[in-house]
Amino acid sequence: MEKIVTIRDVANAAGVSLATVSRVINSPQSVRDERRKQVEQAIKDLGYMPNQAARALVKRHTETIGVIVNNLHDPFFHDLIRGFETGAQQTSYNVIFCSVMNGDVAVKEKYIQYLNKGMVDGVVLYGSYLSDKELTRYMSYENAVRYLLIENDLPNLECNKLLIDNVGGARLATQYLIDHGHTNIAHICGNLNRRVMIDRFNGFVDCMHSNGLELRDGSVQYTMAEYSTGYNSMNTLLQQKDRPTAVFCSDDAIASYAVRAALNAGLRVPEDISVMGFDNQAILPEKYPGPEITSVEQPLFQIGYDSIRLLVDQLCDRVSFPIKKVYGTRVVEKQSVCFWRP
Amino acid sequence: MEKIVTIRDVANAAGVSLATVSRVINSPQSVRDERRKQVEQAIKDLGYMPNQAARALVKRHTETIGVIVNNLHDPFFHDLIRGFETGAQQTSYNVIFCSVMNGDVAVKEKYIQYLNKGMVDGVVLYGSYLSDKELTRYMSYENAVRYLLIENDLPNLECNKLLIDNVGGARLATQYLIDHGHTNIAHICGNLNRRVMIDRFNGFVDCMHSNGLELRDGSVQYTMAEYSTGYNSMNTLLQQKDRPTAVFCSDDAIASYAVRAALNAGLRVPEDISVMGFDNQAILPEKYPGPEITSVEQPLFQIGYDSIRLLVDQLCDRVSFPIKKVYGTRVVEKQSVCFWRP
DNA sequence: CTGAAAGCGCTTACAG
DNA sequence: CTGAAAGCGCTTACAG
Repeated sequence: MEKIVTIRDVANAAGVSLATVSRVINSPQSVRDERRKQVEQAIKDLGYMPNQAARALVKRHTETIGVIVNNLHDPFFHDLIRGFETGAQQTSYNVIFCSVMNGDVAVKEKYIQYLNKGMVDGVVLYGSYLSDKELTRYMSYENAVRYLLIENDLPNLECNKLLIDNVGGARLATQYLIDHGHTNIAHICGNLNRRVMIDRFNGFVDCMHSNGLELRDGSVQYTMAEYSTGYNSMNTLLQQKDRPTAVFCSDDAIASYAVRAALNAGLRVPEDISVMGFDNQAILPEKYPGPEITSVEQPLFQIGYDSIRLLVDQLCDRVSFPIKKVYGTRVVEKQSVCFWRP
Repeated sequence: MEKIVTIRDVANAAGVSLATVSRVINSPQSVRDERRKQVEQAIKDLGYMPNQAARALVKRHTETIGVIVNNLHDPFFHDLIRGFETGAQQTSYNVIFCSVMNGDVAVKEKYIQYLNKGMVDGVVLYGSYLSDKELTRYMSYENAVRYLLIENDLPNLECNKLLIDNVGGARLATQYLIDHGHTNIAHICGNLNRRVMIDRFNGFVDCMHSNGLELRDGSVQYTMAEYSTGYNSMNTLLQQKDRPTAVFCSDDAIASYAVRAALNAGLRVPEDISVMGFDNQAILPEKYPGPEITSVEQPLFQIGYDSIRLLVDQLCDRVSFPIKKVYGTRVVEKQSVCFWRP
């Protein structure tokens, strides 16, 4: 009952050879009109569709790109995904998305293995988890499939990379706080196993120092995997004798929890304490009750869009060397930071 | 330079036949220990990974499920996608997502064709666009790949379907308004080419009638593709002589625009006019400025989760007939509806 | 312009 | 337990 119609059935129905059927599908102009029409009719009558697996096997490419992302449902990805989709819309390549819940390396590897052999011609991988280092053996230019890494600058890896200037962005944020009269500034740093977090930390420190500001004891707090621990970090900061007047957080999700903590401690944000984030994320976790968070924006839409375009260009051989591109950031002023008036 | 290592290379390196290599991959216990280890070593040394396309071609299945959705970036899908991901996490099947921007039928068909032949064993398709009817020829039980439709009850199609009770949900919403003392209730209805919208309309009318309430002239307004036209629909309602005291909207996105219109007209929501939505969508478009919208919740997470599980069950032959399941809804009380006091 | 044939990389009865 | 061989459905030189 599961009748699978193959190219052979079409050939028989149309009274031609397999080769001819294949030609009307792949280069119609090379088949004489009359025969072509016969074959097209047979294809329609039988509802024939070429088997992708067989095709991929002989053609050595599939005209599809895979995108791997940590949690597809994470609102953080909203603009990035819109970028991927828009890029996809403008090529004839198929784009398929794979979601790796919580970034589990084993699952990520499973998907890479799945995609890497015969399923796609290229993959874009988002994220800068340290654990991704395990996966670099798939990504070399020796491999038949082209990789493009977003937000991940693994050293010694010759691979396409789209990065944002996290150090610069963190400097921008810190300078913004300093320009608003703050000198006692703390930092809540995210998961130390993600390169971005380290970079933002460095940008913060760097900017403080170049402004001649010293970091006080305990003025850098760490959260690990869970951004909601930003809540505890903020509480720790608030209990300090000389509590900071401003806090720069690694990302908006952490910042949103820092604000909650301040609010719950009876402080006003930003009047009593300013909080700054990073990412300019449109959607914050769990009904965020505070003021809109002043943040640093990264061009996620553009990055998503470019990643598909660049990969397609490479696959079409219009570009044959690895690309590395660093995107700038900018401060987006909202309501969580104000001038410090002692 | 693009050395592709095949099963043959492994066989040579290990000094065994192709068949033996294949066996250590597919049924290791059937190969004697010593040989198995040789082969495993060779696989590791050469970094061999089986080609999925070749494998799919002979095995006739790929252990993967495709999910097709209209706009992956749409916050509406947040919970649904979380459900898919969670379901995926619990099976060994690969799950890949395809996004069809704006639901373009041609693109949707392209993806279905792509998936349908050789790429996946099953596909779940979300959405109740009338235009999807074109695609039913792929979905019959005669086809080798199993389909599961969410929110789409195409008649005469024997296919797995997961539906929500839109009629019942709309009745619930309308009754909720009536229970709050409203009698002059209007309805703003969404895109008439989506079945859900028609169903919600019917639930509204039905509930009004069974409460002995007559629909007034012009009390049903229509928006088409763009939910932002809910803004105009609301304005039309407000200009009526005997303007409604409550408005039930087909979905929250529309409701959010209706609220904007009321607010801009100088009315208070809900004191001057109550607005009710549908979907209980966590994230509203474009910085929604109004009160939280009282709505009807559908169990999207559960539906996403169940869809993957059910499809996997079918593919494992644990279930061999089409499934149809209807999910209930419930009213979620928020701030956009209050008692009517003339 | 068209067909016969080889081959893509794998799996799986079939013998042994 | 192991190998030789056929075959999955397609594409593409190679002849004609």
